[in-house]
Amino acid sequence: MTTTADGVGPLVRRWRERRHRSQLDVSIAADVSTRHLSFIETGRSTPSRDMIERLCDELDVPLRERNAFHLAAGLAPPHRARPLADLGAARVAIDAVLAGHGPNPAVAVDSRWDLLAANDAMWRFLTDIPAELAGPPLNMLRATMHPDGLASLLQNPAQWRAHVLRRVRRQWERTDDPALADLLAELESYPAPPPGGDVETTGDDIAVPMRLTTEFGDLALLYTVTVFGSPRDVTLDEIAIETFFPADDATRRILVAAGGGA
Amino acid sequence: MTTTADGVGPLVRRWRERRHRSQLDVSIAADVSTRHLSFIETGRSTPSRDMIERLCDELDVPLRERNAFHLAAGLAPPHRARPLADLGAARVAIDAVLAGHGPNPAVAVDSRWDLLAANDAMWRFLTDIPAELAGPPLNMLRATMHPDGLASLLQNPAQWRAHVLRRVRRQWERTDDPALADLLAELESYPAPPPGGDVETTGDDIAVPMRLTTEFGDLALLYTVTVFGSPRDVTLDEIAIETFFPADDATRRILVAAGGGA
DNA sequence: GGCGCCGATGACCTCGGACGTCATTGCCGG
DNA sequence: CCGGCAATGACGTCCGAGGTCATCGGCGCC
Repeated sequence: MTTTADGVGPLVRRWRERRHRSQLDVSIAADVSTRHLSFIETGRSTPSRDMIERLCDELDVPLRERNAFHLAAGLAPPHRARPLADLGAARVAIDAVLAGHGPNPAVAVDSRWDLLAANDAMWRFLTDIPAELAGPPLNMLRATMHPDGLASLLQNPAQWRAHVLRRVRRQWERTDDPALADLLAELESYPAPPPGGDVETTGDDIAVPMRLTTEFGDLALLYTVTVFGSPRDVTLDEIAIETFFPADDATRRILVAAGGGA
Repeated sequence: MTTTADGVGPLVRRWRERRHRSQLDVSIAADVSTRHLSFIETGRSTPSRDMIERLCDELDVPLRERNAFHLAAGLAPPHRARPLADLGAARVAIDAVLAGHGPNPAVAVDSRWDLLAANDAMWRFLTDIPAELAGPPLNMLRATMHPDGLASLLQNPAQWRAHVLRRVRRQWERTDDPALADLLAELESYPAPPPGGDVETTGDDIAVPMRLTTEFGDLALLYTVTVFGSPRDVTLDEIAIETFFPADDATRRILVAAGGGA
């Protein structure tokens, strides 16, 4: 049901046996009845948080491993204070990653899509942004959706708009951030593009096509947003990396050429 | 963590008010006493799993948000085990993103670091993996840490090992996945490299240096793991993208050359 | 001011589950 | 056959989720 296959019982048993202790022994030391210990190990009873800690103390279970006990017992892990990497230290890494994205444009944004950093390739696009949109902070969504921004260069504005609005709305629902409510209202107030045939519905919001007319030529890009971390274990949950990948070889060549010329 | 610091009460209240419902209204619909709803919202009482689900149902809380409710109530998040296989819809997007990573090697892995997809640049490295490590599934961590795998080519094996073990351990603590426990034990059983002076402690695990001796020359890479989604809103939480960025121009040139030659 | 709606709260009840005590049973190695 | 060990049945305690009924104070509205 809620947790992994076997519950907390086998976990307790494993550690007890690893310590070569009998149920009687442990139960006396941890001030538990042998019966209850037996029930816990066989899964007929689920230990409370307090009981888990007492048993783990007695069995010398290292702190890091205790999370598994709580999870297996259906309880939220208590040692949850994992310090998020602080922005200062991450700054170097982020710049390196942005630079590493090579000739592909990439930016780092915060949870409101305000720009934190961008690589050279991206700056080539951003210099065209009119001053009133350039911030700081420069808001990536405003920059791409405002009529004076990149919106006029978009060949699939309807799709872009739909995707951006959906994304902001979800973020707002989740964070309840009033700043996002304002941003959402503002973005919605922009003139909606005619719902042209540009809606290549991809369904998933993982990679969104972005076709752009630029001084370098027409670009077919793929826009993605990612955050640092493994599945279910986000390391830095305040910064996202937005990357524009080339979707075809022509675009790739253009980006490489533009990058080489800089 | 993604939830707010205060308990589940404010969460319930926020969603109820967002839906413009009164306590009386919701309590009738969810078959709860108004008193108890009030207690829950003010934090004087903690809702059970069942109660959380009933309230979330009534308030139309999207599935992905409900984990926050459980966590805030001190309960382990219910593993809504999504079948890994059905990444079909995302498959196209993932392949496109991997290809877009250009001459930089990149792979998609699941939460156990089993390989799901890789781009051409990555395959050039993976073809050297001996058959017994090549799976399927090909486990990226095993492939890089096994003595017969890439480990022998690493110039900073100690740092790599430390990082990988830390990462797996954290993932395991978080998911309590027995497969990860096995993987962890296996990886730890590999001979530890001498703790040479290769430990460029970066502290954060955002971007890890990886220096590699290959047939193409010595590579200075930067290894990062990301998942799709905005800050605090991970869209695909079972798949991670691992990318190896060039950390210097020499490496960049080598990768471009190797990519062009293919 | 009065009237409703809404939310908070006190008194009191039920019920299920964590956990206790006592006693019994069955397994296994010496 | 015996002693250590684990499982379990019967029965009790305690606590917290959650219910019912009633009350009260704040607030918008006629």
